[in-house]
Amino acid sequence: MSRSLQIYNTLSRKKEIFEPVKAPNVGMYVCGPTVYGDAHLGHARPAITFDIVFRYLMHIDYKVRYVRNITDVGHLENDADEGEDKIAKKARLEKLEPMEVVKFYTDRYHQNMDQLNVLHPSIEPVASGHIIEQIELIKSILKNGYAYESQGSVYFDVDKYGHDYNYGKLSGRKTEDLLENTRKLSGQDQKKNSFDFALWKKSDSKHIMHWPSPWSEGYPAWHLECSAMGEKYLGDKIDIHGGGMDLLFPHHESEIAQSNASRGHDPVKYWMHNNMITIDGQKMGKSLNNFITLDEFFTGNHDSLEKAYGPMTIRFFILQAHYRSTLDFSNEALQAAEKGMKKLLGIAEVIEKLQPSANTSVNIEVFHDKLYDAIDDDFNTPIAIAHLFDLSKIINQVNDGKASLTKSDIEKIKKLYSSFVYDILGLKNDFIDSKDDSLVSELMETILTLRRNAKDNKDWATADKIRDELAKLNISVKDTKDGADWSIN
RNA sequence: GGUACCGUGGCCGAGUGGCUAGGCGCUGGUCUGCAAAACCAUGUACAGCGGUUCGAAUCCGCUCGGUACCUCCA
Repeated sequence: MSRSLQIYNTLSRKKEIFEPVKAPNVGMYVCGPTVYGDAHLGHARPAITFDIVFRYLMHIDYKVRYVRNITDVGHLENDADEGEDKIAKKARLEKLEPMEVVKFYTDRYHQNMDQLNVLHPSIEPVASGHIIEQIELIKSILKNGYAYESQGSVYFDVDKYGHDYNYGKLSGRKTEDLLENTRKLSGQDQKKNSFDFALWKKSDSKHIMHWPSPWSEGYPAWHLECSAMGEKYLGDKIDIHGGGMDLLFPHHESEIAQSNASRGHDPVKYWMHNNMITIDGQKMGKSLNNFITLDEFFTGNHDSLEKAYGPMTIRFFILQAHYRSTLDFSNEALQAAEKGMKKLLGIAEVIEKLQPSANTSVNIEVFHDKLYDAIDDDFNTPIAIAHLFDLSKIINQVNDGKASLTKSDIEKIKKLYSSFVYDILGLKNDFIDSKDDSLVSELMETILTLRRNAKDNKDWATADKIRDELAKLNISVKDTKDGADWSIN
């Protein structure tokens, strides 16, 4: 396949042709969740965005190693908590062992990701399992003179680094500006400059999770784990590093600095950042306390939700916007997405029923290129979905006898549809599963036969009664020329 | 304050110089016992003002409005 995939690289702020460092192998690292609470809609976005990247790279025959970490060390909370880490705090609040909290939320995160049909990464390293690697990384940064020890903690010397490298190249920041915009944070007095960031923090008595190190009994600081684990599993030049835009600065900027300070070169070729999900125009996030968890969406159990929205509705909703745009949540938008998704997925059944003709009356060849071009253009899933709707229209027309397709063209469409809808976009029909239940199917057949009889006798009251009662059970009955069809909503 | 980004028809959301994005909704029609689905038809939208250009939603400037990051965050 000689297509050319273009990826928007945050580093250059433009689209670049994707060329892996060592084709056909591709290394991809994505910042995963800190497991101290249920995953919310915001977590679904990077997971799904990079799931598409993962799926597509594999689809075009790259050998992909996808690493997505779990942050379980916890990191400093905001000012009010004075150094207590998130997971320790949660553990104290819930009277649990820290690792119990980690396990609980990791499992729940996995469950949510499975529901969203997000493929498992190749490796899912945990920060607490890589303390040694992180300590080694600090040692090498210290050895190269880009860090200093202060009262048992180790800080990155941004000023020193800035003389040899460009701190701010990813986020477009200048160290001079950073100096002027300092906020008062605890531990500032230990640092040479306010913009220096911690590599290792000495733990205080309140801190539950800590490990021995050459400098103190303490814990690794938050930018370090991604550098250490990324390098361990993907080498010192990673093809794609992804994450939310909110991680751009300081997290990813600091990762670049750490790699340069230890290895002398940038760690990543293509930086990709997904945009935020907003609610009422504002970012949905933990700190704003305006988030809705994925479980709440799936159950509808939240004041802002008019109804439950299934995992595929959430997935489709996210894919209908480009990953670099903000996406605004609303019930109206979700319900529109749900209808659109059902329509698109329902087409699979129509394709199966198509009757081949001797000739083809519509141009279907263009769809192959249009669909691949859309994804090749920085993973433009909304455009791909628009083309799939166009394709659906043709399929319906053929089904209605208003257009025709040959047997081989039907096969081509089936393959194209399956590649894009199932393999690349990762959608699946999760609302007709119970149709596979043979007992249900036979019961439905019996009921619909009774209704058929009523209709033959022009007993519309009984026929409508059956349809209405089934509707109450969320089963919709549609009369077609080949008899009644049913589906579960 | 610094640095980015955004403002598209009723809603969501693509598009970045000339060619109908798409979805949902609304309205009318075909079909149907009635519905539903499907199909057909239907919206001269691009925050405002000025400029560049044969031509701008798309480039430039200003104004207004909004967001994100600068502190844990997806």
